[in-house]
Amino acid sequence: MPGSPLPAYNPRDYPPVAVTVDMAVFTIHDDTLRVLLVERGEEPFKGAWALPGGFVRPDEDLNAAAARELREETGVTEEDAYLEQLRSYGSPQRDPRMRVITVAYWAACPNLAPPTGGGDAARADLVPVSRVEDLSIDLAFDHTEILGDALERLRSKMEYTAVGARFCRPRFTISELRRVYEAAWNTTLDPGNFQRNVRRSSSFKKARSGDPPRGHRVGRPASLWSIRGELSSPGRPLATRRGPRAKNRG
Amino acid sequence: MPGSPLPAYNPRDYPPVAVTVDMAVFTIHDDTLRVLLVERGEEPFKGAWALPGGFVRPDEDLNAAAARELREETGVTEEDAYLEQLRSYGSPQRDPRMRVITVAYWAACPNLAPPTGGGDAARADLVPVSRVEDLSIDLAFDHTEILGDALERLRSKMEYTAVGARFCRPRFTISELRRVYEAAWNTTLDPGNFQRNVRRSSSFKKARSGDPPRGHRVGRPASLWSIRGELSSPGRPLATRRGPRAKNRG
DNA sequence: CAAGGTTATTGACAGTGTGACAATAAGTGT
DNA sequence: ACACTTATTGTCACACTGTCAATAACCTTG
Repeated sequence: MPGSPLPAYNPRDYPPVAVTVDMAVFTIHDDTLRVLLVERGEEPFKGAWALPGGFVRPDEDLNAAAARELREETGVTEEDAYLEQLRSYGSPQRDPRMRVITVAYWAACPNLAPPTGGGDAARADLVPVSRVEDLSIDLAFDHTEILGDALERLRSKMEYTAVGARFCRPRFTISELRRVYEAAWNTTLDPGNFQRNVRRSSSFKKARSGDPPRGHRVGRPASLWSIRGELSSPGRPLATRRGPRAKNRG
Repeated sequence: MPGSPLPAYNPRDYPPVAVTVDMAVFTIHDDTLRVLLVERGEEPFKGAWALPGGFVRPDEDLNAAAARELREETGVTEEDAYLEQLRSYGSPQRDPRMRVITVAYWAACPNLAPPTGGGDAARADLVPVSRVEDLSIDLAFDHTEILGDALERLRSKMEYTAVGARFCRPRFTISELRRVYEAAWNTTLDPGNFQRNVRRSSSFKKARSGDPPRGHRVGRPASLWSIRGELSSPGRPLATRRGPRAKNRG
């Protein structure tokens, strides 16, 4: 670092601006891709659904702020979820109170439990993303746009990385993983082909043994798999994107 | 908009933070992928190379700030270049003077002219990205990381969109486009295959006529092409990524 | 003008990946 | 043992890719 004196900025020289993080926390529940939304308790947009978020603290890294928000809102730690910055939104009018620039993040959480609506202050819920995509629900601020971008990134990333597995527990069956992909695009995938793609991908490895998958106890037991190393590209897509509702095959 | 009074934020309640945009402006010059860098004129990092950038103005959209910086630094307007937000960087120590959160953008410019080192205040230059990638040049602040991320995004986007054509003039030959891709990965592509991929892609269309390409006047004249519509995915990659320096084929 | 050189464009072909779908395996419940 | 369900493995036609050859169209030179 050079030794000359630093010409310190005078913060008063620059207009006040607040920096926040907003989170699109995704999970699969009831075979449906859902996002965590909170109900706003005050103006503006009082009563409307919004992405959870909060201010970035003075000495806090952006990623740390996002991880903290994730933990505060869901109890999920950074290790248990996949967390990635999306991009920033800073339209001058996006918050009527003052200039707020928000850094959006998205997260993939394994089977998040629906928030118990119990006597808590803020109401929160896991809402199917389709309800926002078809505009049945209108989010506060520019959060509809943010969520749309987050969904686009999530789906794109699911195509060419193993991130879909972060919706599952550490050990998962190929069918569980397939159901994640089916939920993400609301479609149906061929079990045989999906199996082949996972087996050929270098991003997954068969687990030594492990607990048998619980739940359905019908049909041939499936073997367990896990992610190999970090989320690198599996070479070719696990599943090519398909049209919306092709759940019916001849 | 709800009618209740807004609980106005008190800017003094939140720590001072500055928001800037930093730009990775790419272009192809001498068949080499280059990035525009400026020499810092003051501390910190005085004398070091840095990405051009500046403060976001009070009532300025982030994209507008990036477009303004691009214009100020290169004279190129938003229409002539491809401009996209990358992500934000906000480590608390990234600028020793105060908390600065920067929103990084990257741009693809058609044959940008090398800045004339003439008596201008700040020195600027089009530096081959390889010089930064191989760490021959160390950038100020966290700009090496930003540029690395921008390069990753640029190359990734070039694989599955027609963004590479934004390095060319509006009408271009397939060879010109191929040379862009060859420069981006410092590799060699088979002309026949590349031709086939472009012709099959729905992202390009043959131009009616147009000026014959200037420059080399040797060999069979090439037909001119242009981008069809916006930059959507061309279906399959124009060129799959290859190893660094495979320029020699038996 | 014909020959030779250079780039553009089109074809031919083998190898590989993909989607559709059939067949087999290995459990559960009756 | 039989019926049913899910997992896993195979088959096969077809599309896509990379390699490499052939042709086209222009420029320069003798």
